[in-house]
Amino acid sequence: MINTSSSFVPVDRELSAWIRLAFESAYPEAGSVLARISTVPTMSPEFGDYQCNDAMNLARALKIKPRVIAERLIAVAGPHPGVARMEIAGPGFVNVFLEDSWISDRLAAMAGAGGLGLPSDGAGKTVIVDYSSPNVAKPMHIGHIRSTVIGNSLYRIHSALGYRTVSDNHIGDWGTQFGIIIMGYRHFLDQKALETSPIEELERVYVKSYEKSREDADWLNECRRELVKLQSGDEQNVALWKDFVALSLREFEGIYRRLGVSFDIVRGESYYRDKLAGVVRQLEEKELARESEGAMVVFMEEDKLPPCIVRKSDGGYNYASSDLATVASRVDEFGPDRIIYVTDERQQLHFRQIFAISRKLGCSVSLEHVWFGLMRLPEGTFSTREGNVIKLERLLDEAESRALAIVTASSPDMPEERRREVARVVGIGAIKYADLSQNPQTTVTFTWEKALALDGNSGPYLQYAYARIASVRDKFAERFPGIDPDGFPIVFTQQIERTLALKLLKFPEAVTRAAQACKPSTVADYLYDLAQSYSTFYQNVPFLKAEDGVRESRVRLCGITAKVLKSGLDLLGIETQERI
RNA sequence: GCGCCCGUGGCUCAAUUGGAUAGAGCACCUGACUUCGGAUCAGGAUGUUGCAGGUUCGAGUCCUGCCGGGCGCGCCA
Repeated sequence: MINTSSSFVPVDRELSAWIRLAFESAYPEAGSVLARISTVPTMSPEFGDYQCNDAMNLARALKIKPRVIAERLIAVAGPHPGVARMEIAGPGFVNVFLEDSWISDRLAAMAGAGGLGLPSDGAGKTVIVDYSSPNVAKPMHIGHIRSTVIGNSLYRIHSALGYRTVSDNHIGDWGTQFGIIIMGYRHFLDQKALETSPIEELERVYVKSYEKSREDADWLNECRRELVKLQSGDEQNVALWKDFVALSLREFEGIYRRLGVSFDIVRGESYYRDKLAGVVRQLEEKELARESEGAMVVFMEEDKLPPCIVRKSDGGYNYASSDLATVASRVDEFGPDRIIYVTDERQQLHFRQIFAISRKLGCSVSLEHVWFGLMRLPEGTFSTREGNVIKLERLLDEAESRALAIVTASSPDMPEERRREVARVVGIGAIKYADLSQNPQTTVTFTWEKALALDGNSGPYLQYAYARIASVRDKFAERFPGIDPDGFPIVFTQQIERTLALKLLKFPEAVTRAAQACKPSTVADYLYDLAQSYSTFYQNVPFLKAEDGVRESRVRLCGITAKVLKSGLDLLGIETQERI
C-alpha cells in the first residue's frame, strides 16, 4: 500500500468524491446539485459506517423514485477498495459498509501523516482573527473569557488547516472614557493603591468620576474638554493615557500568559486614529454619508438597517468610523481573504452596519462576525457599578486551587512542584473546556460549579484519558522492551476496536466542520466522544495481557488516540500532561 | 413598536445545517474480576423538542401565528 503522508485524504471526502462520481455518470443531467452530493456518518452501525442521502434529494429534481436512483447508483459505482458492500434502506438511504482492512490502513496513514491528516483547505489564504479586545483601565472579568478562548481556538483551528493566520487584539484604548478617567485620576487617585493594584485603582477612579459626571454637568464638561485635549495631542494627557495603556497591557499580559494566549499584533483603536477623517471623507465623496442633525450619517434603508453615525455632531469620531478604518487598514496591509470578529452578541447590529458599509466602499473580503451570548450571573447581569464583577484572575486562581486539592488527594506522592503544574493545566483546561464545549450562541449563566467541572463532559476527563494512555505506553515499554507497536498491523478482534478506529478517522472531519461553522465546540464534542470510546476500550479490553500481535495492535490504537487527543486539545488551547 | 437570537428529561448542554429509534453530562439507584491509573467503566430510570398550524418521502432543524426569555435599535464601545 502506498500511504505517504501527502496522499492522505479524509475518509468522508474520499467516499463523497467516489459516490459523487457514480452519481455523475448515472445522472449527468442533474447538473449543479451534483456538487453537493456527499456521504455522512451513520447514527447506528446497523446502517453501515457512512450513508448517502442524496438519492432522495435528487428524486424531486429528476422526477424519479429515490430507490430507483439508489439502485442505479450502486450498479454504476466502480469498486472502491474501502467499501465492503452497500445497501438500500428505507425511502432511499444508501448505506456504505467499510472494509476492516481499509479502515486500519487509512488509520495508519492518518497517524503517519503530518498534521494527522488535516487537509490544507486554507493554503494560500489569509485570515485575520480579531478577539479578546478588552478595554484599557478596566480589569478583565469573566465576560472576557469567551471571546479570548473562542477566538484563540478559531485561530489555532485555522492555522492547523493551513491558513496564514493573524491574530489581533483590538484593545479599547481610544474611547470617550478617557476624559472621565483623566478627571478621576487627577482628583481621586490613591497613589498607594495605584502601586499595589493599578488597574483596580484606575477602575475605581473611573467609576467615581463617571458617577459624578452623571449628576454634575460642569464635571461632565471638564471630562469632555480633557478628552478633546487628549485627542488633539496635549502632552500631559497623552502621557497619562500612555501610562494607562501600559499598565493595562501589563496586567492583560499576565492573564494571557496563564491562558496560553498570545497575539501576532496588538493594535488598539488608537492605532487607527489618524485614518478616521479619511474614511469619513471617502464616505462623503461617494455620497454614502450625509449630514443629519449635525452628525455625519450613513443611511442604509436599502440594507434594511438603521442609520449609522460615523462622525458625531461635535466633530469627534466614534466606534463605527474606527472599525471602518480598521477594516481598510487591515485589507491594505495583510490582503486577507477573511476577517473574523469574535465579540458578544450586543455588537451584531454594529458589525452588520460596518460590513455593509465596507462593501459599499469596495471591500470584497469575507467579513464574519462570530458572536456569543452574554455571561450572566444567577442573580442577573453583572456590571462594574453593581460591584458584582468576578475578575478573571480570581476565576483562574479558584480553578487552580480546586484542581490542586484533587491532585493532592489522588496523587499524594507527587512532588509539590509537579502537583502545582498539574493543577494549573487541569484547572485552566477545565475553564477553557467549559466555554468551548458548548454552542457559543447561548446566554451563559455563570456558576462556579459549571465553570470548574472536573468530571463527566469536562476538560479534565480528556486530560485524564490522555494521561492513562501515557501510562499504558510506559508499562508496555517496560514489559516489552525494544518492541515498536507501530510496526504491527492494526487488527479488530472486538467491536470496540473498530468503533474507536473509525472515530479516530473522523478527526479531520470534526476540525474542518468546526472551521466552516466557526464553532470550536464541534472539536470539543468530537474529542469527548472519542475519549468516551477510548475509555470503554480501555476499561473492557486487556492490552498488556492480550496475545502477541493483538497486544501491539491495541497499544498502537492507544498511541494514535493519544496523538489525536493531544492535537485536538491543542486546537482548543488546552494543555495535556503525561501524569495528572 | 421594529430587528437579531434562544426555548430539547429535575438541572446544564449535543444533535454533522432537512435524514432513520432525539444523544451526553450532572444529580439519583445498582454493580465492576488476583489486568494496564476508580478524575474511570457497565447497567437502570427520566422526553408531546414552549404552544398551534403549514411545507414533504422525512421537521428539534424550514415557513406563519402566538407564549416566555435575552440582546439591540443616531451622537458609548
